[in-house]
Formats: sequence, structure tokens, C-alpha cells
Amino acid sequence: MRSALRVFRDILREKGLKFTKQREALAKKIFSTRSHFSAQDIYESLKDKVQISRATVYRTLNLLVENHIIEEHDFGKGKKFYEFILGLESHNHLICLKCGKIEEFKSDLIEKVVDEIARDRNFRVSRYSFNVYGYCSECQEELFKNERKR
Amino acid sequence: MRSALRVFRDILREKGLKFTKQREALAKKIFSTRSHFSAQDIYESLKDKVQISRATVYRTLNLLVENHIIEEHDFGKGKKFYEFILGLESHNHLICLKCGKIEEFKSDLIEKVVDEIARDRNFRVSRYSFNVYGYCSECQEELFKNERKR
DNA sequence: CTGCGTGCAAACTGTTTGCATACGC
DNA sequence: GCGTATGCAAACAGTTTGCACGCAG
Repeated sequence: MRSALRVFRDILREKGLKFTKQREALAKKIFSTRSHFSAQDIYESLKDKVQISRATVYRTLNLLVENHIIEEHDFGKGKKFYEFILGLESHNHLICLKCGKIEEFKSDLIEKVVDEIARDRNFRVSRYSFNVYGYCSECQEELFKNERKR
Repeated sequence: MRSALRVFRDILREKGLKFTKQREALAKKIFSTRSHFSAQDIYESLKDKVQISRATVYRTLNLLVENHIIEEHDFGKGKKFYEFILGLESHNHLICLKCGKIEEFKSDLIEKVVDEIARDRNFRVSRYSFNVYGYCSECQEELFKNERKR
């Protein structure tokens, strides 16, 4: 399978867009990161290595989203999170309301539910998001400790 | 069953908070609205009837969310949407990417999936959101018409 | 050498907050 | 009257945009 970087490069060429130092650095960073990150995270981790601006980070992230190389998530924290998805199976998220940790999980049943509702309502699905909010096991322990202190 | 307004009033009294003209107007508006609205929608629909400010709208919406009378949703449109939930069954959303219409649907299977993953991962669930994005049947027709025109 | 990409700063959107005043309880 | 709620404007966070310059193809 072609590397993600190669895919990105091909898309750029195809559309007459340019493969710049900034796009290369950002893409490499993202393709080697197996987690959820914000625009700010990316900017922070690149700004000392390449000359890059926040504006370029936002523009490039949007470019990657439009081309389905990364996915945008809204976990209700007032900012967007992104995640590399090219060639990966889709999955869902468990978001801890205390520590902010994001775990992933898969479920074939969910796929079925989506297919079913799409058929029922004659809805053409492009994507879906299934987020479960609550407390991860570590944070539950914390909460329990604090409760005993009182 | 007590009316939603009554519930709200009781919560306020219990917490030593006040039942003001603004809170009353906002609550009545929301309790009589069976759809998804933004803070701006509420402000617009009230500003000519009561003296109310955007700040108060935001503060009151947050108060209602904290007390589980309304629910906050993030459909990735850059602003929050709210929905009256008190005493209603939870449900999921179909969001049309073209016209913005929001349809609702229920699914017992989803509940099962949530319970299962919570048990597996020892995750204490507070809430979940399941949003399906795509094109509603009307908008698919539109798209089809436009395609034939070309 | 053409025109897309970049950095910068300003603009923008939705939301929150500090403060003096108003008003429920 | 006490203390919470309000309106206003300013502050804020994240993101987008206009413009002059830079650089990939």
C-alpha cells in the first residue's frame, strides 16, 4: 500500500497544488501520530523545527480533511480535534470527562444500526460519530478516593 | 407529572437561586419548542418580548444544561445547539449536510452497545452522542436533479 | 515566470467574564 | 437589606481571511 505521504503528494499533484516544506512537515508529523490532536498541538510540535504559522496549520488541516486523509472531531471542548484515518478502520470514542483521555472502540453493531436507519429514512450517509462521555477507570478510582476522604 | 417549568422553579428554590423574568421567558420558550436551537435563536426570539441580553441567554442555557433540563449538542457547525430533554426518551440524530435539517431516531441496539463497552472497559458512562451525517431524502432529490441538468 | 502558499495581523464567531446596577426573596 | 441576576462592554479562544511577498513547478 502506498504510504500516506505518497497519497497526499499524489492528491496535491493531481489538483495542481504544491508540496511545500510546511505541508511536508505537517503531514509527516500527523502520519506518525496515532492519536487525537488539536491544531495547536501540531503548531507547538512543529514551530521550532520548521518555519510555520498557525494560519498554515489550519489551512493544511482543512486540506487534509477535505481529502479524507484525516478526520475532524468535535468533542465539545470548544476546539476541533483531528485524527489520521487513511486506510484505517473506522471506530468510536470514549471520552473521559475528568482527564480528557480518548479511548477508541469498534462495534459491528453500530455499522448495522447506521445501515438500517439509512434504509428506513432514505438517508444517504457520509459519516457518523459515536462518542461516549464519562469517567475512565483511573478517574473513577480518583473520585472514589476523594469520596472516602470526606 | 410536574411541568418542566415547575421542575425548573423547584431546582432554583432548592439552590437558593432566583426565578427572574428573563429565566421565566427563556424557560417557557424552550419548553414549548420541540426542536434544536442555538443560543442566538433563543435571543432573537425573546429580545423583542422581554428585556434580555445575550449574556443572560448563555448563562441561563448553561444553568439548564447543568440541571439536565436541556441537552447541549455539537454538530460541528461551530456553535452549540440545545434541545429540551426533561422526561423525554434519549435519541440520536441524523444531520443533513445540505439543508441542515436534524431528524431524530431511536435505537435499542445503541443502548446495548453502550452498556457493553462500558462493562468491557470499566468506563462509567454519563452520556453519549450518536450523530449520523449525510443527505436527507429531499436533498438527495435536489442533488439528482442538478446532476441531470449538467 | 506564473500562480499557489505562506506569514502576519486583523477580523470574525461564538461564548464567557468583570463590574456596577437592579431586583427576587 | 442581602446576595443573586442582569446588562453592557470588554475579553477570550479558536479559527479564518486579506494582503504583500516567497517559492514550487
